[in-house]
Amino acid sequence: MLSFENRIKKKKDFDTIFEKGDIIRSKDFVVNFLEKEEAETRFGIVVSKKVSNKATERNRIKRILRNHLRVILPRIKERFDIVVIARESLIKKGSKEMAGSLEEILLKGNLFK
RNA sequence: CGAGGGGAUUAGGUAAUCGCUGAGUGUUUGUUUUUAAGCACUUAGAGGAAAGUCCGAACACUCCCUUUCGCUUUAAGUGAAAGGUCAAAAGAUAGCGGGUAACGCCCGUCGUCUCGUUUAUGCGAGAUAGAGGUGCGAACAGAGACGUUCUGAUCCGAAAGGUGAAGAACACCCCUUACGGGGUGAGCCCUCUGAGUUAAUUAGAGGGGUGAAACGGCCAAAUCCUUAUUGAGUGCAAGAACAAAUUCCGUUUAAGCGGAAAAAAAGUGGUUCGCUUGAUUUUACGGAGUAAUUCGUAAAACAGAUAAAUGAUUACCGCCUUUAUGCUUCGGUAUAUCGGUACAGAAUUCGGCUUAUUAUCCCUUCGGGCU
RNA sequence: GGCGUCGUAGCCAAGUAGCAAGGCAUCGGUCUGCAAAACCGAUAUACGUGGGUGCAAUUCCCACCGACGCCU
Repeated sequence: MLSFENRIKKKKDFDTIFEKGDIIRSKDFVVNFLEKEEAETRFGIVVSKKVSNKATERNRIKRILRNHLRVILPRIKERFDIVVIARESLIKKGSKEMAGSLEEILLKGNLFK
């Protein structure tokens, strides 16, 4: 779990990121991100019912992604809000595959230091 | 051995590292204090279905009605509190009795059903209150066609009869060429007695009318309806409190600042409460009851998030399974190895129902094999 | 989380206790030099799934499955 300051919580924040931020896509993820003034990097995770109808499966994906983001966090550039949206292909993947795919897309977005 | 149904219990374990949410203690910083934020330590942290949201209740608000009290005023209106006896509206439920906070749930009990037999896990108010409906096409009489007749089609037969949910009141006997007529019984209704919980119902006895088109079968789970019972609706995103924004006022060129006038505006973003210990659950002993259930005593247990905690990684063990090898009393067993280890995630809280599903045991039905 | 609505052929869509309309699409024909349009004709595993009531269910009742909407 990410600590308190590193989460995006308000619907408003999500909306502004979707509206003004940049977007990158891969097979497994869609990532929206936006540069801002506060120093803390913040993450939001979205797993919709399109991915799976079962709450357990959606929660599993969210927990694994949270854990990987927590590990990656120190290497990410500061002053960014990042929203990670899961796509349907993730449902079949294990934890390690997800981690690889996640690193790949963040690299593509040039978000590492 | 295989498949199905019912019941009971169970829902993998240990260690290490990195994290999350709640509670408690300590400490640091800010603050007059309350307290807020950070850090450290301790401790707690999903289910039998948490699911579907199909019923029921608690709780909250709204409406209706009743009673009491107050105000204006004598005709009513209005406010508050308590309650759901009565009324309206809208549904819901349905053999009978019991359990429960309540239920459409549970227990007991009665009746009853499929080609036949046996049965429950299935079914259950009223068709003798009434309207209405009741099978391709056409027609006559008729109050009325599901029924009669005709015709074609996808009924058989000369008829009796069969078939069919229903063929026009069931069975037997007598008279008659036939139409038809008579008798006895069953069925239906009423009364009494025994059994049963003063029950549903059932056994027996007695009596009554009924021989029919002015009639009869089926349908209330197609529809209206009748009887009995039950106030209705919305749901914790209910609802309550505090309150940036905004509106208004003052000052001011404006920005901005201050205020809500003695008291008293509004309520969006948001914060707090509601919120988790309660008709609670489990165990033991004793009492009541056929049982569901219930009473008493003792002990133990119990998550509270809000873009939403209960996780990730690694190692080992357990269980199931594939393959190989060794041993074997041929039932198995040991080692290595591939794979698997279900269904599924609290969101106001409980009681049910339904559906999904792992392992073990017990009972039972059906099918096959052997003795 | 709570509440509600709807599933009929490849698509749209009516209907209701008694043989399930219609349109688009598809196929064939007429017309044309060829097409389009128009006209004529034809085809089908169509009532989401499973139980129940009933002589008979797409329709009534119950349970599942799927799609969509509202409350912030």
